[in-house]
Amino acid sequence: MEDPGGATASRQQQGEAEQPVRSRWTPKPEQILILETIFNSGMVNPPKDETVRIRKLLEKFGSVADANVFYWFQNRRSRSRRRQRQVQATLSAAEQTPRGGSGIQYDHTFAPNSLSYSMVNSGSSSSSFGLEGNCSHNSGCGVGFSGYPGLMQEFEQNPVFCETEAPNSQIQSQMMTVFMNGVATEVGRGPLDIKSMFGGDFVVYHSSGLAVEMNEYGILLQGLQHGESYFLVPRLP
Amino acid sequence: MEDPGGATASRQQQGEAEQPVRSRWTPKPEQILILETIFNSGMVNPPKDETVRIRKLLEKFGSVADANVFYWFQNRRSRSRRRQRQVQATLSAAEQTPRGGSGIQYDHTFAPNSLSYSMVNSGSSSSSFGLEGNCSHNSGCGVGFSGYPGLMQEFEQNPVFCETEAPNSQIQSQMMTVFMNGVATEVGRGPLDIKSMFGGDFVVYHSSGLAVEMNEYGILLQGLQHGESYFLVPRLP
DNA sequence: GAGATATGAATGAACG
DNA sequence: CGTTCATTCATATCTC
Repeated sequence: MEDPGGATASRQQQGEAEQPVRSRWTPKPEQILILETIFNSGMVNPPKDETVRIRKLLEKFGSVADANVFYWFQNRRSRSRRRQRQVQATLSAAEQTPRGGSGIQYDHTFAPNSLSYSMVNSGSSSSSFGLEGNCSHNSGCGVGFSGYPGLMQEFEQNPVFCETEAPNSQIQSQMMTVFMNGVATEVGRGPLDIKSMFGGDFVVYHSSGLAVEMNEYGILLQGLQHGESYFLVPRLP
Repeated sequence: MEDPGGATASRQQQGEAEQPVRSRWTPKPEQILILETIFNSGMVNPPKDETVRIRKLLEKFGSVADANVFYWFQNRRSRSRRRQRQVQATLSAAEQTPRGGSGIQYDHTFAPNSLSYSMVNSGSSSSSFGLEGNCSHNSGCGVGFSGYPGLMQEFEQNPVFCETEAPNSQIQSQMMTVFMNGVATEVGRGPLDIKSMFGGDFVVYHSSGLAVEMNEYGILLQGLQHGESYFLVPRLP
């Protein structure tokens, strides 16, 4: 699947006045959450039929086309990959220059994921939208959230990411305490090898419900936040 | 023939300030026009020798490699086919939900072709580039535009596509007036079966010189624009 | 409201 | 040929 038509088709039926101008799809915070959750649950490249399923899901929160979903995943994959490369490069460069003058560049876009901002700004009206059960008002229904772990969670707490971003851009190697599934755990700052630490493939969620981005080797590249609560959820097979 | 070498080889020797290095070929508007015209004239999969011919044509407007031409046609075919499928799917889905809430998705990318934007932006300097006759300044000449109907046209008028896009995303079924080869003609909005209407295989050109995309059944999927002028040109045998 | 950033869309290149 | 990746274009959004 590559360049599905109907990309810019979705007309904004925003709650606001329809601008006559054609514009691109602007996903709602709820839609982004769903997409992020699916992506972080391991389905990074949904096949066509799954894309349709996802689109139908998203349509509960606003007009979307299959193509939008396709592009979203394509861009998400691409940019995630690029970020990882960038991190690796940065880390490598860091070794080359153990403690240079101008220091290492820490890209602020490496926040847990790009959702946090939207979540904060999204009007919290009708938060905790009751996902799951009620698809009573849809003909071609049957599109529950089943199959996407994490989608049933509530997301009412304020995300603590981003704004409390690492105050220092240097790579620190001290230890800090976080709560993993409720258990206080000492972890080092910086990239964490979740796969090795817990012996398996897991998705790491912050207590806000937002997944922490992880690379293909099961490593959390931007690390965790001291004192925060995280949850390990087995990754889809 | 699949992975012709020397694809990224063509370095731009643009007439303008040379950008540092651009890895991939960026076809000039004139080149796109030529390619689109050839494609829409029915030659959607040129054999190797024809590809070479085309490349020589394009080289009048900038550095190109055979591979670029090959890839262009391959992508063009692929994406054209995909768009058609998507349109069909959308139309089918529309029948399932005659008048739902969120309405049907109409893709603006189905404008006559993706050139319109480039054409507008392309400096009109030396427009109506004298195609055809003068191959006086080329050694391995003999590559006229003969054989590609529509390539001799002038293309100085402003394209009226895109910006005057269908203001409403719904499929309308009223009639409208267009000029076909100078003759005022009433046609319905929406897909037009050119083959049936005119009893033969034709390529439909907008007066700007841009061909209107047509599927393999001779149907214009995105319809025409009220009041505009179009020309029917017999398709290559 | 201009510049910087984030991200949806498009497309050349390439893979399987 | 269908699919995927890398890069680029265009625009929505945020920031100051």
